[in-house]
Amino acid sequence: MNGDRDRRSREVKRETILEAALECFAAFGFRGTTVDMIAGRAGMSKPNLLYYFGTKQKLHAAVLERTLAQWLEPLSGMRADGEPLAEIEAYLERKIELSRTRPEASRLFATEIIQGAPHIRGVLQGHLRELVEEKCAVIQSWIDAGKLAPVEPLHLIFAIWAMTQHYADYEAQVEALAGRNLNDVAFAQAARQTMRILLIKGLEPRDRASSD
Amino acid sequence: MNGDRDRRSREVKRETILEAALECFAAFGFRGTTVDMIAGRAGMSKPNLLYYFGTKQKLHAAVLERTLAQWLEPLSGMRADGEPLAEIEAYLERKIELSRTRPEASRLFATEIIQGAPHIRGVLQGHLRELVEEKCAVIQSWIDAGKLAPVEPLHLIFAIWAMTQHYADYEAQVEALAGRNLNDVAFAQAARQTMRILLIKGLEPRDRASSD
Amino acid sequence: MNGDRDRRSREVKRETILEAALECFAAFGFRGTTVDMIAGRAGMSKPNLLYYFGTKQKLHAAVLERTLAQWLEPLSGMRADGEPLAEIEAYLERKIELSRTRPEASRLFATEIIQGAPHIRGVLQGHLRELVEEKCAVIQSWIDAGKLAPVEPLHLIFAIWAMTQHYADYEAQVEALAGRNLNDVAFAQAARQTMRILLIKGLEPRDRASSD
Amino acid sequence: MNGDRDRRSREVKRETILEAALECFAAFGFRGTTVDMIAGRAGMSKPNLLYYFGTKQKLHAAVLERTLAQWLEPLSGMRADGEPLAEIEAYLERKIELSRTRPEASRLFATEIIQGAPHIRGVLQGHLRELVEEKCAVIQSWIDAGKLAPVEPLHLIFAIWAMTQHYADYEAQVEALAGRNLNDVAFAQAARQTMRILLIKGLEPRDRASSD
DNA sequence: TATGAATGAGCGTTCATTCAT
DNA sequence: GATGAATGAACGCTCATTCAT
Repeated sequence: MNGDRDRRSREVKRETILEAALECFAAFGFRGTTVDMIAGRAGMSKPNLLYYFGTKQKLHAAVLERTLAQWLEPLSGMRADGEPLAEIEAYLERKIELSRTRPEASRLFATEIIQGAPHIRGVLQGHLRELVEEKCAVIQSWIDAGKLAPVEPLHLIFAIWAMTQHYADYEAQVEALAGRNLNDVAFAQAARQTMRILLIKGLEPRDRASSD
Repeated sequence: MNGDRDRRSREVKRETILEAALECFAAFGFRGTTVDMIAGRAGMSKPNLLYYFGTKQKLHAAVLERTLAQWLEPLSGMRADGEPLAEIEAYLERKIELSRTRPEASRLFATEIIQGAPHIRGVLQGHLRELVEEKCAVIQSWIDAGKLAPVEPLHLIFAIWAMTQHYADYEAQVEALAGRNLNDVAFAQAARQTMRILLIKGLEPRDRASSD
Repeated sequence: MNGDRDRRSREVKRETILEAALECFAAFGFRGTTVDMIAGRAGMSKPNLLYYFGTKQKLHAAVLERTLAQWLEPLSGMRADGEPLAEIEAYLERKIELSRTRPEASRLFATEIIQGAPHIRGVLQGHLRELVEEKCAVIQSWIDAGKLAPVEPLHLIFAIWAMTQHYADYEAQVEALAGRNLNDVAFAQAARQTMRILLIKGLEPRDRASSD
Repeated sequence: MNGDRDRRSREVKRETILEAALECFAAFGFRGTTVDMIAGRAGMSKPNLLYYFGTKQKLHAAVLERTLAQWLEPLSGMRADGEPLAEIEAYLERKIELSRTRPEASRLFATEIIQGAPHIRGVLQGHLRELVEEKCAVIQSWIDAGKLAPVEPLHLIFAIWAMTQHYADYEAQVEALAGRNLNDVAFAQAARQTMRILLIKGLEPRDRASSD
């Protein structure tokens, strides 16, 4: 019983730290973040935090790893047997939603990749690459079947990533230029609608437009 | 003559420093960059570098200011009296080209904005906002004239920024996934082509499609 | 119990630092003193010292504040209802004693004031000035009552300060010229005797001299 | 002719530097003064200044040496064959005048001596000590002749130094407390008068007072 | 002589990490 | 587990001094 409580308390504490660390690393990068900053946000002392994760490096690695799963999920969900445009639209929706609810996750990877991806190169060249290649094949099959305009699948994925993550990564600029918050419903709706038009209309196969 | 040589040498040195600083600030942000790092890259000692720019802050400001002009140029060039889709395509080309030739410029602002834009908030809310509002009005007039699909101009601009800057900001990821360099001609051509389809096809007005 | 020991140890350490800092600031002033110097004298590392006082500035302020009380005490003790010459003599004694036992305190303020009093200007124009004005009024009342020679009270105070503090501030010179240490009893006695003659005999009212 | 002009110009420049250096060293001490500070005040570049004096240390030594002569002059002028009280009063006047016209000289030595006189220990134990011993003998002879109250000559000299130099060394405090500038004529007059009363009245031999 | 340019040493301060309790 | 205390290694910056011209 006691062991259970201890184990659970330990896990809760680790979660608290990871969440605080994510916010800091996403906002200030690895070097720009101090352990004190995270400890303060997590409501504990610096040595205590390090007791749980050993070093700042290891904490950073843990944050990256933990966030990675959330990160890959939307793409994993794209099904080969679905209706192409509907699948893409659904993927777009999932990415938009993730950018809205977990912008720090997006910023965390943005920061990491801008710096040359020193900590996740392996993932990029391994797991992610496999996943992306798999989905590119799916998209290519859709194109070959005449159900999508003939774009390069990899660049299509990049475009979806770029447009959706932009609202998370460039949040400060978006809000400065729009004069509103990303959670403003009308604003978010306009963003979603614009992305949908570009993607769905842009991807419609020519003959389908005339055949409709 | 001598004075000339001195002045030129001074200017060359300042350029060297600014270029080295751009690369560092782009990758690691203000806090993550050390003066030593820049000095090493520029091939000089730390105090010597500070002899030219006074403080790290001032150097950072100089880099931002210098890069800002390049940064705004492509959008500034969009003409209200041009043919809408051609103007947008030309703008897209300029952005793509800039991302390829000056990816650090893109990353510099990416890093800065991800961190909350602490040093350029003024620019975002001032000069940039005015420019963007002006161009949004232009795009809106095109839409109102039935020459573009009814998207929200601001979000259209975001989409163009996002897609083009993605290749600069996420270069490490793009290369890891594509297995090629951004300067690979075929690769760049496929990227350009995909963006063009999404944008141009996505923006074509419905009636035009039928009237063609 | 443990908390008590900790608290005491912390206080002891702060005292050690303050004492070391007093000696350094007294000799070299704020700019002339390095944190390393103080840390070395206090037997600890530079960051550890700053752990207790935050910054050099704050440490300096703490030293000044702590010393100020000792500094003002002798003058504060001069009573309006006492016998004038006896009060002045007693004040003289207190100042002499302080100069002998806490010469660094005197030197601390000497250094600070010589440099233009940048850190204690407020005290000089506030608390100290009030105290001095109050005591000047007392002395003036004694003069008006014919109990002291008609000197300017403010300058009388300056004279007492000057003569007594001289032995602390110019200690190196005094010892070089006298060939003895300030704690040499006969030497200190001669100093005291000379100051007493100048002050007490110099301040005796004329009529009292003739009435004797 | 040209050589003459050069030599003179060189001398003028050295004087300019020495004067600027005196002001700085007096105000901020050796460590608190920067070569840039002096160069700026002297209207020349840092390397040029060092061309004339080699190092900051040597410049400091030169300033001390140059100022020493002015410094000893007043005491040197006290004549054994004069009327005792008149000689002392004249000495007092010379010291007062010097403190008023060259307060930096006083502060320069004050700073040096407070720090333990590291640069002028030799002078204190040599030339100055001889001079002081000579004058102490003169004062003692006056006392032995019954022409002065029986004070200790060395301490009398200290008292005179202390009172007069106080107005130079503690100028910032004096002005803060008096609310006036040292050059205010009435204020200077009151200072002088108070010092005269303490010294002259304090030193008058007892029997003289009754014989008057 | 005179000065821009350059630098090693050092300064006050921060920070990730370790130690002791 | 948890935390005050401690520190070596850096960091941004200053400064006396030197170099090149």
